[in-house]
Amino acid sequence: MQNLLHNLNPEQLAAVTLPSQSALILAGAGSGKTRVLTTRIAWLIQTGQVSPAGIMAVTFTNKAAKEMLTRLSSMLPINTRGMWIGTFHGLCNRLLRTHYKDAALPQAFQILDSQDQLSLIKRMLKAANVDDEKYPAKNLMYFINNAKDQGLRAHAVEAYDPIERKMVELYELYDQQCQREGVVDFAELLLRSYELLARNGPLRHHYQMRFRHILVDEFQDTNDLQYNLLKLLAGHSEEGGGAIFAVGDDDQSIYAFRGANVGNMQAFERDFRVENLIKLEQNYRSHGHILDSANFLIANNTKRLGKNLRTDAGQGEQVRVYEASSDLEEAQWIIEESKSLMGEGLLRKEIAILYRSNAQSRVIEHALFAAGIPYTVYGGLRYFQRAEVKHAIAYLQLMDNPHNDSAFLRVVNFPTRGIGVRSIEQLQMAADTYGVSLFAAVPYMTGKAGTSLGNFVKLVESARFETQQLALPEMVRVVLERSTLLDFYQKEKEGADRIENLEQMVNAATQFVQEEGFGQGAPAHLGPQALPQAGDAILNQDGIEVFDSDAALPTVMSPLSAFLSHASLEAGDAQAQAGQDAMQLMTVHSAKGLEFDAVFITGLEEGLFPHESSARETEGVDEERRLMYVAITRARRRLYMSFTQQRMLHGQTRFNMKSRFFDELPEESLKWLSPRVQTSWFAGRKSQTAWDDAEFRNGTDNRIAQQISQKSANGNGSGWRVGESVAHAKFGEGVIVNIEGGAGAARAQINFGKAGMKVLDLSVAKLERVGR
DNA sequence: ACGACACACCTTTTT
DNA sequence: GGTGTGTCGT
Repeated sequence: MQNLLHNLNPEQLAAVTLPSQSALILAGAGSGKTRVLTTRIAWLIQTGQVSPAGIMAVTFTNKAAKEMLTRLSSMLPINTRGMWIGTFHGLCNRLLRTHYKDAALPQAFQILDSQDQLSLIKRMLKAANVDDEKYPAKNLMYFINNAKDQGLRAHAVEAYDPIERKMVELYELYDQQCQREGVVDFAELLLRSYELLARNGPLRHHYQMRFRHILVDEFQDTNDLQYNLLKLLAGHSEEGGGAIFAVGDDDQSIYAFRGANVGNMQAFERDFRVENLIKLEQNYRSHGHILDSANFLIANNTKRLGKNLRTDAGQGEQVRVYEASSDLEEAQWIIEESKSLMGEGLLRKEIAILYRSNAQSRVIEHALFAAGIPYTVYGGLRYFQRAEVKHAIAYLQLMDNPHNDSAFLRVVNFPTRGIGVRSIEQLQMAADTYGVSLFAAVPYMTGKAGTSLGNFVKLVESARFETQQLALPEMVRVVLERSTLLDFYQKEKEGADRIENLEQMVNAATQFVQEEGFGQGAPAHLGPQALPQAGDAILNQDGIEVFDSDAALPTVMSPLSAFLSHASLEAGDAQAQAGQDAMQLMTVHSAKGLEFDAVFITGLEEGLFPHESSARETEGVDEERRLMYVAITRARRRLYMSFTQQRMLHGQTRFNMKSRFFDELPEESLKWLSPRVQTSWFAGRKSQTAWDDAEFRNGTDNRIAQQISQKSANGNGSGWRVGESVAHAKFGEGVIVNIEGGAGAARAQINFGKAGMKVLDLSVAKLERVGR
C-alpha cells in the first residue's frame, strides 16, 4: 500500500483516500487526474473496501478507458474483468446485452454509427414522403439526438410550432423504424439503459447494491442523460447506494455544443451533498510563463468553480507571439521555428500544431510537405468507417440480424449483382405494406427482381449456415470471399489498399476474440469491457441469476454480435503511421488530454479563434476561452502563438484582427517576435535569410506571387496597406480590408470588429497605425 | 450502372 | 477552395 500512495502530493493523497462518500475532484490540466482516479480504485480494492466487481469507472473515450485499465493492472495484480470500466456507451451496451429482454431489444440488436443513423433517417423521410427541403435529414438527426441526450422520448418533447410538431412525429416514426430493424443509435444506448433502470426496480436495486464506487472521468463533459443515469445507478445515499467519485475541470469544458452541461458539476455538489471538494492545482506539466498565461486568460471567465494552477518548474521561456502577413507566411514561420526546435534536439512528435478548425490544416500541411517534414494529421477516417470495411461489416450484420435495413441496402447490390433502384423501390413498398424489414419482404417479390433478390437472400443465409461452427476470424474470412468483395477489389485499379484493409479485418477479429475471451483459455484482459462478463447478473422471474463461469457468455451474446458492437463502438484508429516520428497536427478539441514539449497555437484571429459563430451566443466566447485554455495547457516547455493579417477561408480572402485573447494574457509572459512584414512585403521577405529564392519560386503556392502584385497595387500613394491594423478614435481598433481610389482620393474599407465594417475617406479620417 | 456535371456546404467530436 | 451529394445523360 505504501507503494501505491508513494509520490502523491497532499491533495492527490487526500483525494485518493477519501471516505466512501460522493466527492468532487476539481483537477486542473496536468495535475495528475488519471493517476488519482486509478490510484483511488487500486487503493479501494487493496484496502478491502470494495471487491473489483463493486467498481464502475466511466470515461468518454475508449482511449481513456484503455489507459485506465493499463495503469490499473500495472498497480494491482488482479483480474480487471469483474470491474465495469469503459465508456458510457460501452457500459450501457454491456447492460443492454445482459438484459436485452427487459430492455425489449432483440438479442442480436445492432448499433448504428452516425453514418448509418443518417442514412436510416434519409430513407425514412423518403418513404414517408416528407419534403426534405423543409425537414433536412441532418436537422432531424440533430433534433432526435438532442432530445435523447436530454432523456426525452418523442411524446415528452414539447413542440411550439408546426415544424417542431412534425419533427416530433418523425422522431416517433424513427424510433419505430429502429425497433423494427433491431438497431439502436448511440444516444439510444444511454436512453434505453436509463429507462431500463428507471422502470425495473429490482434490477436497479441490484446494480445500486453492486456498484459501491462509481468513478467518473471528465465529469464536466457529461450531458443531462448521462448525469441522470449516474444518479440512478448511485441511488440516494439514504437508500445505501454507492458513492460517486467525480473528477473534472470546469475550465476544460469544451463540448457544450454536443450537449455537455458543465452545470452538472454544481448540480452534483448539490444533489449528492458533496462535502469533499478537492482541488488539484499542482501542475506537473508546464513551465511558469505558460501556466501564468493560462491562469490569466481563464480568469476572464465568470461562473467558474475557481482554481489556479501552480508549478514547481521555473518560469521557463516566454510565449512567443508572431504576426504573419498571411496564412502562407504563418505556415512558413511555423516550419522555420520547428526546424530550429528540432535542431535543439526536440523530437518531431513532441511538436504539435493546433488550430481551431480543420480547414486551417491544409496550408500548413502543404508547407510541411514542401519542406519534407514528416507529419500526422489527427481526425482522419477511422478503420471501421472505411467504405470497404463497412461493406464487409454489413454482410456480417445481415447474417447476425437480417432486419438491419441499412446493412441490407449497403450491400444488396455491392458488388453489383443486377439489383437496381427499381427493384429496391418495389421491395421498399412491399416492406412498408407488410410492415417488415427489406430482407423479410423479399419473398413477396415476383419476376426478375424477385429472383435476383432471392439469390441475395440465399447468399446471406448460406453464408450464415456455413460459418455457424466456425470461429470468428474464420467466419470473417469466409464472408470476405463469399461476398465477392475481395474479387471485386482485386479487379479495381486502386484496390490494393482496400484489400489490405479487408484482410486486416481477420486480424482485428482474432485480436478481439482473444481480448474479450471468446477463445479458449484465460485471456489477457485489457480491452475495454463492453460485454457481459462472468459475475454479471441476469434477472429472471425468480430473482437474480449470476454467471459463474465464462462458459455462460456465449448464451448471452454470440462472438459475432460482440464483434459487431465492438466495430460500432470503437471505430478504431485513424491510419496509424505507428512508430513514425512525425509532427502532430490537430484541432484544439482533439488535443485535449494530450501534451507536447512544444505547441503552436495558430490562427489566433477574431472570427476564427474565438470563432465568429460563438460570438452570438452569450456563453459562446467563454467556451472559446476555455478552448484556448486547453490549447495553452498542452505545452510543456515551449509555446508559440500566431495570427495573420490575411487568410484564405472558404475561397475568400479574409482580413481579421488579432484575437481578443491576446489582451487577456500577461504582457510579461509574452515575447512579441518582430513581424517581418510591415511597410513593404518585399523588403520584409528579403531580410529573411531562411527563405532562399529557389524555395520561394518553387514555393508552396503561387498565391505568394499574387500577393506581391496586390500589395504593390495597394501600396500606392495612400500611405496605407491592406491588412494593416489601425486605430480610430470612435470605432476603436480595426483592420484595413480594402483600399479604393488613387492617391489623394483613397477610401479604405475597415473592419472594426465590434463596431462593424466602415468605409472611411483616408484623407479625412484620423487613423493611427497599430504597430508592434 | 456509371461517369460527368451542378450544387450546397463549410466549427469543434465521440460514441 | 475543397469535398461530398444529387441528378442527368449515355
